[in-house]
Amino acid sequence: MSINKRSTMKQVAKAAGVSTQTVSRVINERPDVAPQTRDRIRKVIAEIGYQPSALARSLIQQRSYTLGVVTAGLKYNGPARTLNGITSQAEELGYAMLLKELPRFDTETIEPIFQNLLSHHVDGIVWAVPQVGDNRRWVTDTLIDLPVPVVFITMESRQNLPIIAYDNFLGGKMAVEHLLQEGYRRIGHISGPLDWWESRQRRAGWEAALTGWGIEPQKTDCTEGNWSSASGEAAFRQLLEQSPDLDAVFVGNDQMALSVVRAATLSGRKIPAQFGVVGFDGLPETAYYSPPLTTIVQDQHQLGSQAVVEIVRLIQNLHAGHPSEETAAVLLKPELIVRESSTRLHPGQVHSA
Amino acid sequence: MSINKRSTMKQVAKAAGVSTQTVSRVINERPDVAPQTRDRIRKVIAEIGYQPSALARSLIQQRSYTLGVVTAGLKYNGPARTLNGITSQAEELGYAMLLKELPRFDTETIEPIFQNLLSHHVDGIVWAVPQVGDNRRWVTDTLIDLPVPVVFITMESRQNLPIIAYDNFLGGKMAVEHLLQEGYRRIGHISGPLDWWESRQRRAGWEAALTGWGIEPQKTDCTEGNWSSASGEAAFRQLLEQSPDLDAVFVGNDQMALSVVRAATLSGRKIPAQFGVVGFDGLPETAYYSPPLTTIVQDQHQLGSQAVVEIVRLIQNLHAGHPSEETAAVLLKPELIVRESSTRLHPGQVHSA
DNA sequence: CTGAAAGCGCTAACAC
DNA sequence: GTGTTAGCGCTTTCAG
Repeated sequence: MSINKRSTMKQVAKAAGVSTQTVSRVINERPDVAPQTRDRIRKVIAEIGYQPSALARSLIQQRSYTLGVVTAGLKYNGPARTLNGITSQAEELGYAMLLKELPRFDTETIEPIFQNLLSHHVDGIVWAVPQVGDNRRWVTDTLIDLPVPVVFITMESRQNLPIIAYDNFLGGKMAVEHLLQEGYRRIGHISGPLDWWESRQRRAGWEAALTGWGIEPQKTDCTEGNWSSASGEAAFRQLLEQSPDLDAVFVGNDQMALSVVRAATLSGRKIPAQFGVVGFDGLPETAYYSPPLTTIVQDQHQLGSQAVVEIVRLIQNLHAGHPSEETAAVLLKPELIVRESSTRLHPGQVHSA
Repeated sequence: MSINKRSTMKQVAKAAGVSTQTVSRVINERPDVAPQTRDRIRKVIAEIGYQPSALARSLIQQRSYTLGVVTAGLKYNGPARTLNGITSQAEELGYAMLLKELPRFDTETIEPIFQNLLSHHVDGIVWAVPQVGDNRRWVTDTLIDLPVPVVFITMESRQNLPIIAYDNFLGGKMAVEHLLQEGYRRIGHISGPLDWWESRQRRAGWEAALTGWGIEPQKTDCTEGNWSSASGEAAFRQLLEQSPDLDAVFVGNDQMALSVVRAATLSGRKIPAQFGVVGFDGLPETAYYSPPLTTIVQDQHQLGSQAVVEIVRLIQNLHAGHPSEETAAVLLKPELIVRESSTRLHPGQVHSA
């Protein structure tokens, strides 16, 4: 069977000697068609390889079964995994996906993006762009009366807005408390770029953990990277200059943590005996660093698939005429994976990847 | 200005006191509209925030300015970068993107995928799924008379099929020749899964380089991984068992190479003095391994953007009624980045990332 | 310069 | 059970 030329319902109807309406009924599995008519039509459909036009259908039904998905930074691991979760869940639930990638994280003029997606009659939008700088300012203004629901991934929770995010504050706190339990006391932090909400949350977790143990977080114990390995090394150098007597560091992501481990080792510090390192993200490779890296895992795939489940729920509610109930933010809990880079006291407790 | 409800051309026409055709002319920038009529209509459009329906347009014009994109394995670095290149180039050229991700690399029943994309009236398809197992068998059968052009990323070249791929054979050859030049002589190989075309090509490059230097490649000098760090370690262990006296290894990708470097170091081998390692892919982190990893770089972003340029060219040719000329495969050349993990003789030659 | 009619491919609402 | 009519939102063709 070849796909050759796109054929129309009219052609099927003619070949089967019925009206298009009857073909439509067969396509939509309506019961009110005579069995033998149905069979005849089915045969014709199979023969000429007919496939109904999703476009025409969307137009008449005012429903496209298509999701608009907006992402940014696909070259980074996190956003890519999230998109992975989105695609598989969308597939699962029978939705097509119109994808738009923002060229920059801090794009603020997002109205054309919405317009574009809406012009394709998407039923709902998944906003999978991390909160950076002021790129959420529009939410309150523009978003209120969009004709379709929107679900946000990874942003600060707001009154009555559907949001799915990991609890970065908790993650940071867990990382630092673990280091404290392992006996490290002068614990620094290398943050991601501080215009990122996630970076600020992780840093706040670092501060909270220290404070909780009666240690005052020092300004000079924290420097800022830009997520890349290269920036991690630079930030570490700067950190050591400002605070040479640190005995551990909680690093904002695994990529930076990797270069920190290397730089610390090269500087003569023994890890974990003299110096502890904890990362953030849970990249699979972290199990194969020298030494293997303790890290905070967030399942970004899950983040994406949950967002799709949620948006589809909202779409269906809307379509069923339900009043849009209050929607609360969902905060997922990250997980601590303990490996060699931080286990000064309890090497026996090391978990495998 | 709010987006509120989707408004129609009819509403604009009514508000401006003209017919819908005139509004249509303004939208499409036709010259034959009186300037003052045009201004009036423009004002109304801006006021009510009207946006033409891409759907209705696609239907009547028989052209959607939408690309179908099929990918697989977004959780891996390579496919994600390629998609990144695709999205940015599609955006650039004014095309929307309908994304489908295959759940498995070796999906063979791809007809529903095509049908689905075609039902959305995509103008062309970018097939960004690596060639694995027999997942190209359908090409000759089904593909001949598709109603839209298709461009393939990363597959074996075929008569008259538009394909964009990196020259993996050349890459493998370059890696091994570099090791030979550095004085290593017993060079093993850890391949990716051998049902992947890319893996086989890289391995063939390894064989060709050795043969070219008058060395007979041994069967026991090659083991197989599955791209993951974990599998790299296992494959390396097995390799050493079979051939304990290897003095270097060319590893099929960087993820596996990372764990090989670690395992080799742990086994007491000094890198690069006693043992050389070269990877494949050019992950940015490789510059921060201990020691930094020599690798073969392929720009996967470029791969994606080139594919889009090509598919758009084909679409435009088709639409302009040009006969579809012969299309040849494009083989991009990978690049060798020399770092410490392989420079036994020429440490001075080390390039930075 | 502008509008009226027809129709892209399909389905909802009503006939018969 | 099945066909007819109308119309989703737009553009093309042809009058005027």
